[in-house]
Amino acid sequence: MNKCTASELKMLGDFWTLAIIQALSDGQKRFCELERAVNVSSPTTLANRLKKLEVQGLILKQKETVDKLSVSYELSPKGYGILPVLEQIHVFARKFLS
Amino acid sequence: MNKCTASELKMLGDFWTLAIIQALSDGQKRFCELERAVNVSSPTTLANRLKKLEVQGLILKQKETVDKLSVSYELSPKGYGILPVLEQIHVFARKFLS
DNA sequence: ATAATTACTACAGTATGTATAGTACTACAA
DNA sequence: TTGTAGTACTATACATACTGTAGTAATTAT
Repeated sequence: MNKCTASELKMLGDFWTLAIIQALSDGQKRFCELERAVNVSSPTTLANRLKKLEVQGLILKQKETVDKLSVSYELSPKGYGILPVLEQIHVFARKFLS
Repeated sequence: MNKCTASELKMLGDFWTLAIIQALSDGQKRFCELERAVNVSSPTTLANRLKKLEVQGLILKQKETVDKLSVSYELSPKGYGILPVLEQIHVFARKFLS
């Protein structure tokens, strides 16, 4: 089997990364929408993780011009690339965790 | 897209879980072999994680009768089920992280 | 004008992970 | 049989990350 490096596993093997990417899989969301979708325990964690994901290039942050208050987050092409991983996790879950 | 639950993501979205499962993908290993293979920062973490993986039913612990000192860890069928997830992570890494 | 919503930040407390050291046992050699 | 090395951990202190609550500044709705 081809092995993944530690840094690859650290990027993908991370609950918050997967949860946020999954929440954004059906389109862009705002901060408070993500809070509800991911059922986050504190906004601190969500804010930190969104920053990290942006730096990693997995999500894009957009201040909208129409509604000045609104900040939206959406998947980058790289972020979309993680969806097959989530799909495989779902396959595993259906097979072994149901 | 079919969504994964939080507990499913918590089980699979975990660096140590993925790293240990990957290390065991080519056969059983002993504690000290895993320490080297996973390049673990402390034996405390490895010991804790092996216990957790055993409880989750992802790995099997075996005290060998021949060599009394040796304790081996190997993947359970459920543990093998995670390999396709690792495969997808590798696909992602090759596409977006190279 | 007031209340509600949004997108956060601050802070204290808790949980988890890291690093180093040490223990108990076995194996093998001198 | 004494010493040396390896195995499989545990103990402990410290650092980092997460949690929960509260609060702020800027809109937007009533």
